[in-house]
Amino acid sequence: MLADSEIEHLDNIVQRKRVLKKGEFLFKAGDPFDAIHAIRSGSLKSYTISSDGIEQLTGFHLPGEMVGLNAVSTEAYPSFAKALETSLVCSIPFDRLEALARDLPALQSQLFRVMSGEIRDEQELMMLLSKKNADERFAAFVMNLSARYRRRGLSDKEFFLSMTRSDIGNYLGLAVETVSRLITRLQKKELIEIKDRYLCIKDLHELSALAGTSCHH
Amino acid sequence: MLADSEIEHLDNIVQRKRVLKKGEFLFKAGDPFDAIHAIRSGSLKSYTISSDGIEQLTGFHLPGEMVGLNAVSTEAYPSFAKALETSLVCSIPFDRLEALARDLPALQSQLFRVMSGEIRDEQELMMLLSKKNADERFAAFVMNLSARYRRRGLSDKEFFLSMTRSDIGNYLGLAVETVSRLITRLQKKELIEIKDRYLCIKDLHELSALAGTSCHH
DNA sequence: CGAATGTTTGAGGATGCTCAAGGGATGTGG
DNA sequence: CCACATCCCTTGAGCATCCTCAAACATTCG
Repeated sequence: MLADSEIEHLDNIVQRKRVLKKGEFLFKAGDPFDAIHAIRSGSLKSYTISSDGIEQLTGFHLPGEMVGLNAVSTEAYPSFAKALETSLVCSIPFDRLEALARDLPALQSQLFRVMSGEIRDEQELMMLLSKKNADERFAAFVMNLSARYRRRGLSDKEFFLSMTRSDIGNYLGLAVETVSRLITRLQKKELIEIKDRYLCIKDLHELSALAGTSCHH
Repeated sequence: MLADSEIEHLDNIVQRKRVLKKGEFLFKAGDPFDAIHAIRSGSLKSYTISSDGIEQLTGFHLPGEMVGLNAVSTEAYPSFAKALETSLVCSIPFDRLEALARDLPALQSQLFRVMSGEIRDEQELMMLLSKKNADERFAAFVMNLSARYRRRGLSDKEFFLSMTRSDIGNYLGLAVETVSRLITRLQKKELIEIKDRYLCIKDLHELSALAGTSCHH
């Protein structure tokens, strides 16, 4: 945690708050890397474009989270970041953040921790992708969102899915049709309820069990 | 890159060089996190144990690479690190590294870059797992090792696979049998040649094309 | 209101897993 | 040094999961 005086320093270097409308880019792959970004409200997706021109989703970003940490060692952003809905974003020039981190041990420490945490989260996702079947993946995806909303003090049982079914499928390595069928099935089992894009978790315990690593049968 | 004087500082805080024999642990999940580690020679694997007791591989570590970066924000290591062969490892107490980074801007910067790079590498792996079929995964795996050896000035066309087929399958989300069949097939196509665990890339160009993101047919 | 985009459902098929078995390599204790 | 156990690798046959293709409906937006 940062002290008030430190947060004040941070506020000073926040370049600007920017509003992105749905579909607008925070940055594109190839844009020169200059800043990392904190989501204040709304949500974004990160993706790359493969050599055959297909969108490859790498992550969703919710309020309170950072975008651009994967670009620190590069000249240019390696991915696109696009708003899934109207979103408010704060950008922080990285060179200034780095300089400030030298003077504020707590900030340096915090940055290391945030980056380390991102590494860990991705390892978890990798296991999800390499070990779990479709149902488990989707359950884990929902539980992951739930936990992230809870961490920010928002409801962990009811929230809005700002991404399309197609985005979810792309992210989880599943076909859109499979995602749609999963949702139907989990609703029939009364684990969740989805009306349009509002998701309500009916049985958090059961869903968590499904998401938890389990054997293949 | 660090200046000589900076490297000297670093050398001073390297706790010790440790030799690990095949099968020995560098650390176990749950061990208190105190240091990150640099591989001097040999190789290690990282893995977690899922709730049902199954080993879940998260990465391989080659000479010149760092282990433990995913633990910076935690009290304890979240994974196991086990030597795949006799290996030499340098451990660096993290609190001292952090302190030193405050005084050596280049070191701080380097740490940010290494961590950011790890985030990026994992995103690439995620895409591999969610988008590619078995052949593409294995080709990408071999190309990845090849590039990492090249970066360290070692041969990128011939190297030793210190991990078992089972480890590879676990890592790539494939059954051992599938890995074995893949190897047989790629040898018949004369893209690679494997004698025991010595791998020789016969057609780097073709293998690279196979590894590169391509459509599902 | 039409066009584009997103969602759902069905039918058939391919990829990769499971199960099964055999051979080879490595290591340990007698 | 051999016998035995264990681990690793390979190959085959059958099958399940999830993808592809196809079509219809819903929703959003200009």
